[in-house]
Amino acid sequence: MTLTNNTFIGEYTYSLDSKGRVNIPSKFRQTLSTDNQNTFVITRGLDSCIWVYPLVQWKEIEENLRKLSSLSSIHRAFVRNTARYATPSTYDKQGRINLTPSLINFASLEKDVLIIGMVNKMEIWDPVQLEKADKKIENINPEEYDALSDRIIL
Amino acid sequence: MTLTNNTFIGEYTYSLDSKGRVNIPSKFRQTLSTDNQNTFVITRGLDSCIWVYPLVQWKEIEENLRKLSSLSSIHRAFVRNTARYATPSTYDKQGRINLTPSLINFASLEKDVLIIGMVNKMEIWDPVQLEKADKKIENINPEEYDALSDRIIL
DNA sequence: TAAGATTGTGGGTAGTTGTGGGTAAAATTC
DNA sequence: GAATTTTACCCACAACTACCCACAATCTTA
Repeated sequence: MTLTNNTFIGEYTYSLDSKGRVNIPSKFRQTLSTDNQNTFVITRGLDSCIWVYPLVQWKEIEENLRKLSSLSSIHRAFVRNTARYATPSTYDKQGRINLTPSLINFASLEKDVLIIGMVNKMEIWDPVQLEKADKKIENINPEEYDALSDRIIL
Repeated sequence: MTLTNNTFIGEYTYSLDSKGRVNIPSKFRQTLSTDNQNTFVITRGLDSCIWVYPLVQWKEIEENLRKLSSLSSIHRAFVRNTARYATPSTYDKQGRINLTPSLINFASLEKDVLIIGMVNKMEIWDPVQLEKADKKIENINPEEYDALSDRIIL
């Protein structure tokens, strides 16, 4: 049995080099379907991390953005804020993608980075930032968490 | 599946030169289909920025305008305001288009400009104007914005 | 355990990209 | 129709990027 395509789970440690490159875990690359053309789309996450979508996944988002009319100012703002920070990035022969200085800065990345599989996308974190985010969640009212249990069976 | 043609995402900084020229990001030029004949149509945006459509995309808009009846005064006004400020602009060997003084003035462009991919078109902004626009959106009732997030899964 | 394959990281180089300015053709003005 | 301004096209160069190769560390397999 093979795993579903374009699906990412697990956590990996990598290093960001002086040129702004990070390795994509080889396991993640292997799960990619060929129609991704070795390309991801990287963008700002809603937490202080970088979101990395396989191209195919991103295109779905794009299609939905296309349907929004620019006559509505809310729609314009939404498209702008979603598209603005996104960049396509093809990985090289060694399996690395380029991060932009702007995104590196946004996620406060230093040398060591964590790559986390988020099923349909991955996240790139600075270890310190992730720990902070984890702590915040601990303080959350557990009711919200419980609400999820209705929707997901573990 | 290949990369979608005539699709623009990301944010880039360029400079407007003394002759009123701005570079179009090379990534954007590469995504253009040949039937655009290296030509864009530039016009006033609904925010204080310049909208830049690939020729093919603009033609679609024209087709839609054609369908609006001139019996309705709203329609007449809409067609007039849309057509009025539009100018075709072909980029040179270095990938630059000419902006008209009128549009430069409308968008309050100085030396540094931001080019933002808006999926089906791009926007050219003065950094200060964009920041103002961003602030306005923050103050908006977030309900409408959230409603969009439900329709588009990131 | 040893040999081979795969994976992660560093760096060099050729080609591309962004920006300024020059010149000749075209348009405009007087 | 000549003079002046404007526009389109070309060249040059510095900065940057994509691509390639190298090698060490790790994992796989016989």
